[in-house]
Amino acid sequence: MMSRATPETPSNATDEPSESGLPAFTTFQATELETKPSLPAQVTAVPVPISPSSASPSGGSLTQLTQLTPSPLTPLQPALTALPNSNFHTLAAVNVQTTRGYPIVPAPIQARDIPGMQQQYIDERHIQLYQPITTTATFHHPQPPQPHQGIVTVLKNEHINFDLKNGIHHTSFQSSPMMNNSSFMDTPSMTTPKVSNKNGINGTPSSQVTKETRKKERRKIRASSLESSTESDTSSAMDIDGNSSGNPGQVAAVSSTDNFKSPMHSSMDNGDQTSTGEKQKQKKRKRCGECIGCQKKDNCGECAPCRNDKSHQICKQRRCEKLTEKKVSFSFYFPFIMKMLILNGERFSFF
DNA sequence: TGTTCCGGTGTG
DNA sequence: CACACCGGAACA
Ligand SMILES: [Zn+2]
Ligand SMILES: [Zn+2]
Repeated sequence: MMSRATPETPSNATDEPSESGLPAFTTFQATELETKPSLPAQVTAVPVPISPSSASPSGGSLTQLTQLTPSPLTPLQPALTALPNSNFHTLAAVNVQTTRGYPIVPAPIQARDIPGMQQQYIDERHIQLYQPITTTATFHHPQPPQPHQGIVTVLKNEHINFDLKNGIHHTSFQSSPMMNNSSFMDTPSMTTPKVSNKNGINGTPSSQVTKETRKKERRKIRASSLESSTESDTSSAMDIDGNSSGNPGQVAAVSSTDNFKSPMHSSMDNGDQTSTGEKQKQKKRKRCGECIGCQKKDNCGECAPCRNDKSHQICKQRRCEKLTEKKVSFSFYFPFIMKMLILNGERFSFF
């Protein structure tokens, strides 16, 4: 039982991220973005993906929020990399009010989930994408001629795709059934079996077996469908090369936040770190490396996961707090966005 | 190959 | 609804 639990991890698993990761944070926190002529939106974009208002120069207030990370990203624009730290919530709130023009995204959420979200944001630093997507421009100045244009300003289509996709898809089966958008999941196969199972048949072992089998099959099916739909999926920016793991197996406790590069960049301007063919899309979040759980090096040996050697779960005590947070993604904002759109419906002709 | 993230499911 | 658990899959 403990064989697996063995704390060997200490060395690599829970390496101190402080060294590699912390500095970066500190650095950018201090940094303040001032209104960028060309990319004002970006700054704001991070915390509030949808704020078109970013354009509003009025905001001395928002400015503070934005922090940039010049690290790996192309030095092109400092503004490009804005990291939402714990601070950003403030900004969000301020923003909305100040920018009264487009109170796009409600800040409340952010404030709460800041920790968890920060990853998300970073991960989905479509930031760049967001802006364009946001069609901020569109909001301000309706450009009837080419609706498409406004939206597609994005650097990469892919990204946009996922974003939307994710949002919708998550929304659809996770939280709100608001729209009937998702067609991909509706396969009858899954719905039907579920019901039947519950209802009944519980008795003969054979039936049970069958049941399980079906279960598994269902899962598989679902998984496959998800995959296909997700395919390009997260364009998380986490970077892998940074982790220093000595132990095979255990996941290095490196925060995704530490060194991330925008996926776009990697694919666009450089091919160095990863071979061209290989994308560094990450499907799994990484441990933050800073929380209590991450800093524990040994398995407690008493929790369920520790006891159950079949378990694929990490020791409860070592569980990263950040990972505990639900992934927040575009989907989260989707409803809000929709609302906004509706509210501002007049301006959107494409709807 | 081991570790464990993560989505789905089961249960109270 | 929240939590516990299972097990597939990502990642090293
Ligand atoms: Zn444990
Ligand atoms: Zn952690």
